[in-house]
Amino acid sequence: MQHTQKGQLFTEVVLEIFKVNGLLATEGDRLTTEYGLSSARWKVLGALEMSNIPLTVPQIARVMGLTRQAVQRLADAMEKNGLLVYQNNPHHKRAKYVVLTSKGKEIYYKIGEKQIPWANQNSKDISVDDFITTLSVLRKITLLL
Amino acid sequence: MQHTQKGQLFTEVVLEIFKVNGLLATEGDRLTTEYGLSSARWKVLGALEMSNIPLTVPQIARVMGLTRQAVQRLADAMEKNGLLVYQNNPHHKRAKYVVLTSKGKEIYYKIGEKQIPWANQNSKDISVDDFITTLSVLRKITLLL
DNA sequence: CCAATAATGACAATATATTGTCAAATAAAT
DNA sequence: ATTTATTTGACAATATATTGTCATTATTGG
Repeated sequence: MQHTQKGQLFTEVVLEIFKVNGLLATEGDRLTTEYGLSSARWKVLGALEMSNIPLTVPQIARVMGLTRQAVQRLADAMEKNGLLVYQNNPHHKRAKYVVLTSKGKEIYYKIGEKQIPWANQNSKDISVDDFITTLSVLRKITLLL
Repeated sequence: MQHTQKGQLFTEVVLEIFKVNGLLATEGDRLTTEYGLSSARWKVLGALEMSNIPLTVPQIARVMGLTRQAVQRLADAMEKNGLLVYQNNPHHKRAKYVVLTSKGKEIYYKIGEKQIPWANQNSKDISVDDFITTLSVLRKITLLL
């Protein structure tokens, strides 16, 4: 069996995603290490900060594309560091709400002060249309998996 | 400081890459587990199979966007499994060539028999142009990092 | 309501990947 | 040529993430 043209392009996109993921994680570590964080933990902060409603560990995992166990481990570590707390969830005895502390919010804000200029700078040579197309393709792929 | 429009889109693309990376790795594990492999080890096979010239461990790492230590670990494990061998490199006493064995090639071929129809199927609802745009954006991001 | 199914937290084992260090080999600079 | 810087392999420590299992809680179907 042979790749179709689109199958070939899909595969190339997949390989490039693998590659850029590693490079971005390293860059994220670099942006966050000053505050004792990492890419992984920073993404948890982001998921909580972005959400309008309080989230449980499995809900964060679904947003991030990780397993609930991976997020549980990160969240437990971040609770120890005082970045978040578990709050009673009236709708569920076991699945507590994960809530940012003021320390968690403050650190997320400070990382933003480094991440925002980084993102603004790195996006300069790519057009809005190309970003929108890329986002749409990545989201279509997400839905397939 | 605020995100520019493109900075905001860039950040959304980055988050979607993180998410789809995890989902794709899981899918890659599913495709390869039948042959005792994983996404990570399959990618090493692919890097070797795709290259015209023999590669060393650090060269594979650069292609994959990983550290040389990560690839060294994978390659050592795969050597034990008989998927590849280290060959003397006349140009370098320490950095040996990593070469696929016939077993390694055979398994790569068999995984292709599952991956190719999977890629062909999953790429159906995305246009060639959109794939090309996405690939170009991902490669531009790679070059920034 | 009740039985079957799914989701969740806790825990453990394993795989993946980065960071750091050191000595040896290579490449670059002068 | 000789010094200097970089690359590489080996090894260890740590962080990240998946898979698997079990008991408990929630949800769904009847």
